[in-house]
Parts: sequence; C-alpha cells; structure tokens
Amino acid sequence: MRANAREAIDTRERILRAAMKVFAMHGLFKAPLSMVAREAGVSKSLIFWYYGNRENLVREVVERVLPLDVIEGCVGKGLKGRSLAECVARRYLEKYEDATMRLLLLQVLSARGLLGLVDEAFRRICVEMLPVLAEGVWGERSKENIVKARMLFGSLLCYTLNPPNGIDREEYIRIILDTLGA
Amino acid sequence: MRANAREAIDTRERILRAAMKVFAMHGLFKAPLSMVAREAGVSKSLIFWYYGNRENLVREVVERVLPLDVIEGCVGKGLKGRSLAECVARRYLEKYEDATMRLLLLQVLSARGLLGLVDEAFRRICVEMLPVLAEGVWGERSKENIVKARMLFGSLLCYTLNPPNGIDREEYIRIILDTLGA
Amino acid sequence: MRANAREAIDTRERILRAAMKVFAMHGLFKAPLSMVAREAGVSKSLIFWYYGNRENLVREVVERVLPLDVIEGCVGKGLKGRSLAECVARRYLEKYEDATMRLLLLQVLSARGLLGLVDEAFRRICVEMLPVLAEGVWGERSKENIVKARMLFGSLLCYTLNPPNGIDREEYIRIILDTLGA
Amino acid sequence: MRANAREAIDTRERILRAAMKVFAMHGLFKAPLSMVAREAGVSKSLIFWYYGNRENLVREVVERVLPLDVIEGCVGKGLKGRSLAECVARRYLEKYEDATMRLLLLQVLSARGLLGLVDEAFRRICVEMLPVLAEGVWGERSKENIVKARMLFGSLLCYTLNPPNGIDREEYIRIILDTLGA
DNA sequence: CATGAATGAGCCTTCATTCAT
DNA sequence: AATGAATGAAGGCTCATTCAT
Repeated sequence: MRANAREAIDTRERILRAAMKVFAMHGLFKAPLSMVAREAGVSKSLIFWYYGNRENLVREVVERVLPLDVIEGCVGKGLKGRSLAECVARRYLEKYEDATMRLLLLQVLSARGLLGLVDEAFRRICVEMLPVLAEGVWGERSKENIVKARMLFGSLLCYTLNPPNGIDREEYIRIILDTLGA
Repeated sequence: MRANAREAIDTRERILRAAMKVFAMHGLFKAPLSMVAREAGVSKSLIFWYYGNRENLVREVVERVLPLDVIEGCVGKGLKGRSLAECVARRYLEKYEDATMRLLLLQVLSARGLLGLVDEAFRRICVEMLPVLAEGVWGERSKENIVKARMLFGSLLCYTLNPPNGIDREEYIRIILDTLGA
Repeated sequence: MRANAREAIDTRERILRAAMKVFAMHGLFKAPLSMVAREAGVSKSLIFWYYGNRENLVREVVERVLPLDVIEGCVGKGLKGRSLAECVARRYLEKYEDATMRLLLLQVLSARGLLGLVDEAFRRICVEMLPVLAEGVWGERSKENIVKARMLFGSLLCYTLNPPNGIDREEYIRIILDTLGA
Repeated sequence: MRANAREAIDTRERILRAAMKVFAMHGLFKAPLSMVAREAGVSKSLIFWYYGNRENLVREVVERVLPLDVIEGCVGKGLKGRSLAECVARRYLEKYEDATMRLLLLQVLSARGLLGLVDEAFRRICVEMLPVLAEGVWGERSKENIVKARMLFGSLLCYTLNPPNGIDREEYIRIILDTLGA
C-alpha cells in the first residue's frame, strides 16, 4: 500500500519531469502528450489519470517554472540592501541553472495572454514585488529605484536567456549589483 | 497591371499583418492559419499562394520581429559612447512600442530551439554584437562592460515585457543609461 | 461553378444518407463517424467541413426522421373525420416504409432526454397535436377521443416497430380506423 | 458469512440498479461504466468482478426491462377475453410506472439489431405471443384480431412513451379495452 | 470483495496542405 | 489571384478492460 502510494507519487512526478523536458524543447502548446508519455515511459492515458487534461499538466509545469517563489522567498526573509538583491539574484540564477528550466522559463513567459496563471504572475511581480524590492534594496520606492529593480530583473533574465561563457555566476552577480549600486 | 501588382503586395502584406496580430495573441505555433485568414479577410488557400507553407509565413513574421535591425542599425552608424547606447535603447523601445510587437517578441524568443532563425539571431546578438556594443559604448571589451551591455538589453527587454506605467520612455532610457554609466 | 455547387450539395446529401444508414444500424451515439465517412465514400474530415461537428449531423438526421411533418402536414390541410386519420396513417406508414427509417425512428425516440430536439418533438406531438387530432377526427376533445388519438399513434408505431407480414399497409389502416370508429 | 453473502447480493443488485438509472438517462451504449460505478458508490473494477464485462451488465438490465414476463405471465394464467387483455394492460403499465423503467424500455427497444436478446424478444412477442393473445382475447386468430392485439400493444407503448396527464391508468385501460371491443 | 493504477483501442476534432476551377 | 472542396496526419481525450495488491 505504502509502496504503492510512493510509486504513484513517483509516477506522477516522473510525468511532470518528462513534461518539463518536452515542453522546454517543443513549446508548452506544440508538444504532444504522446511525447511526454514516451519520455516518462508511461502510456498516454496515464497522464490523464493523474492530470485530468493537458491544461492541468501545463499549469503544474508553469507553477514550477515561474520565479515567484524566488522573489517572495527573499522578500519574506526580511533581508535589506545588498543582501536582498544578492538573495534574489543568486536564487534566481540557481533556479534556472538547468538548461531545461531556462528554456521553460521562456516558454512560460511567452504564454502570457494564453494562461491566466502567467498573467497573474506578471502582475504580481511587476506591480507588487518590484516596488517592494526597490524599497528593500535601495531604501525608498522612488521612480529611479523601481527602474533599477527592473534592471536587476532584466539582467537576470538576460543571463538565463543565454548564459555568457567566460563569466561565472558569482562574478556576474557582483558586477550587476555593483553597477546598480546595491 | 500596376494597380494589380500593388494590390497583390497589399494582400501579401495584409496577410503578414494579420499573422503578426494572430500569432502575437495565440502563439507562433498554436494559432491556426484559418484564424490568420479570417483576420486578413482572405481565404486560407491564399496564404499558401503567397507564402507556400506555414513555416515561411512564420519565418517572415519572425524576421520582422527580431531586434537585429535595431542593434546593427545603430552600430552601423558609427556612433560611440552614450549616443550609441541611446540609439539602441530608443530604437528598441520604438520598435516594440506596439503591444502586438511586444507580445510577438516574446513568442519569437520562446521559439528558440524550434526555429533556426531565432537561434542564429541569439548567437548574433549575444556573441557578436554584445562585445561590439560594449566596446562602442564603454571603450573596451572588458568582462564588466560586456555584462553592462547585457544589462542594457535586459533592461530594455524587461520594459517590453511589461511597460511600467508612470514612467515614460525617455525617462526610462535616461535612468538606465545613467545607472550603467554610459 | 454551378456544377460545383450542385456537387457540393450532392456530397452533403450523400453524407446525410450515409449517416442515416449507419445510425440506423449502430445507434445515434454509438456509430463512429469514420463509418459514416466510409459509407459515404468521403474522408472523415469532410463531414466536419459540411456539418461542423457530430452533433449537427445527428440533429439533421433527427429532423428528417421525426414524424412532425406527417402530422402537421395532414392537420394543416384542413381535413376532418376519417380522411384526417387516414391521411396521418398513410403518410406515416409511407414515411417509415423503408427499414432504415424504421430503425432510425426508434433510435431517435430513444434519444429523449439526450437531444432537446426530440424532447421538443414529443411535447409538440403529445401535448399539442394529439388534442387537435382528436377533435379533427372524432369531433371533440374529450378524454376518450384523446385516448383514441393515442391509440392511433401507438398502432402506427407498433406497425413500424415490426411490420406484420401477411397484412398489407392499406388493410392495416382500414382495420385500425374501423376499430377506432374514425 | 451469511451477512457477507447478503451484502454481496446487495452490492450486485446496487450496481444493477445504478446501471438501470444511468442507462435510462444516458443510453444503453453511451453511458460509461464509470458513471454507473459512481452512482452505485463502488469502484469501476467491482463492476467487472460481478459482471465480467459491460455486455453482461447491459444484458441483465435488458432482461429486466423487456416486457416478456408481463405477456407470458398473463397468458400462462389461462385467462380469456377481457380479463386477459386487462391483465396484460395492467401489468404492463405497472411495470413501466417508474420513469426510469419507461426511458429504459425505449433504450432497449432501440437496441434492436445490436442486441440479439432484443431481436429475440421482438420475435417472441410479435410472432408468437400476438396470435396467442388475439385468440385468447377475441376468440380467433383472424387478421383483424391480430391487428387489434397490435393496437393493444401500441396503445400501451404510447402510454409509456409519454404518460398522459389528466387520465389515470385505470381509465386509460378501460377506454382502450372498450374501443378494442375486448 | 474491493480498489487504484495502468493500458490500448478508438473516437471526435483540428489543421496544414492540395487541387480543381 | 482567389476560392471552396477535399484529404491525411495527428492530437486530446474517453472508456472498457486488466492487474497487482
């Protein structure tokens, strides 16, 4: 029984991982579930047993990929100043260290307007978190600081779009934080 | 005859515009050509008459959306220092002023790995243009300056992802250039 | 062009006929469209070109099979007494002379509760037409006459359920009308 | 043990009842077993434990719904004349008093050609029982009397198709028997 | 007895593409 | 240049059925 339950969880997870891999390479909407099934080593039907329909599977993938947890995690820890910026940067880059996650992030971002989940995440990040971050890092919610917070995100996004070779993560973080005066 | 030729061009262009609109909202791969046809007010078959197949249509859309022209245009003008950075920033933001173009940019970026065209553009921008830009704006191709060039791009991308309200384009440009020491 | 239009109508009709045949034998809900397509000698997709979806095709079949036209046709002609009853009986039996139509009638009747169209037809026949028929044939809308009208329908339905051998249509009609005192 | 056995019977019966309910509303072929399972409050697999496969379950439902027992029961009692007709009518209407049974009867009738069981029942009723009934009620197997026997069935069927409101069962029986001269 | 997990077959539907006109 | 008609491939999903526990 317990073994069964554990196996079931494993299977569910295995499907999700397969979906992430396949969606990363073929797009959230273009990748057929048959491909996911093959990658997970299960039958197509089993995906429906666990996720009900394609949309639910996509949603779970999207939830894992969105960077909300990164930002909220750091802000929630009550950090201030450079430590806060550093926390966000490091966790962000760690989260998207894996090539699959990087590709997936792009796929998810491009699903704006198609997935309510993504729209909502955009709102949360751009409208809610940015000012909080600006205040936390640079002391006040001025226009300039909000732009700087955006620059921070943009710089991180740009890193994940195409990680530069010859510059390691920590160095990259140091340079952008220095440049942004954090 | 000439009127005919002009009309033909118009039709071709009308289809492309329709495709951009539809692809922006429904994704480069998910949007059916029937939708493009309806939006353009022509029959589905006519799309094939002008573009041969779906892939070609997508390719033309992608070409219009990629920001290569912006960067190469500014670099090609022989500008240096802040003027160069300003040129890139302003043209970039102008190009993606329209909401359709902004959504489309995301769709195109997410097509990496699926469209050779996009892969190639990534390479051109990240590997070739970034160092050129770094040198052009800050004087030398040091690691730091290349990171700054990335930060410039990231900041611009972040603007197009979700244009901040309350901050106009020129102000945004000024702040990021000041911050980047351009 | 005109030839084309005619051909298209023919194709549409051919599909409908095929559907009637296939639905009659395999049930309105069980028969796969692939079977209809094969019977009609067209591709499955073409069914969707003409009918949009399965439901629409079913609906058109149902409309052809329901006996509303028979009853309304006779009542609409202003007939009275035995002529009216005879009209209904004869047209009804003619309509369902064909074995396909007879099977189909059953399938359609059994779709009550599943197809609004059928529910509505039941209402029209049982609630609206029965009293009209009772009055038209026997002079007044008394309980007895309404039951007789039902008996007329029931007798006809019973004929189509399983046409008796050894008794031809006209004789059957004569006997039931005599028995019902029409 | 005995309690167990009784429970098992109960479960089997509960499944059958659930099937009748679900099949009545969704059709003998369209209703999924998962629906039956949910209605019965058991797992889908248990249906297979008791019935082996879908077909068997359908068959048991059909057997309960067919009116063979009604006719054979009355004929077997050796009744004659109006009493015989009355017996058939009353038992028939009692059997299909419940809305579920009425809908189910239709579903079963429409399964002709799909279920050997139903075909066989049709034959038994129309070919074997009808003449017997004609002779039992009206004295001889003449054409006219056989048609009258059909009219009796048809009238009853018509009642179950859509029970008239304002006319109770006994009255309905009286009128049709009077009209048929039974 | 009873269930959850797993599968394969098959269905409806969509869509890019082609062809005749 | 333009369209409607037609097709084949493939995808999402449902469902009966099986199996291990």
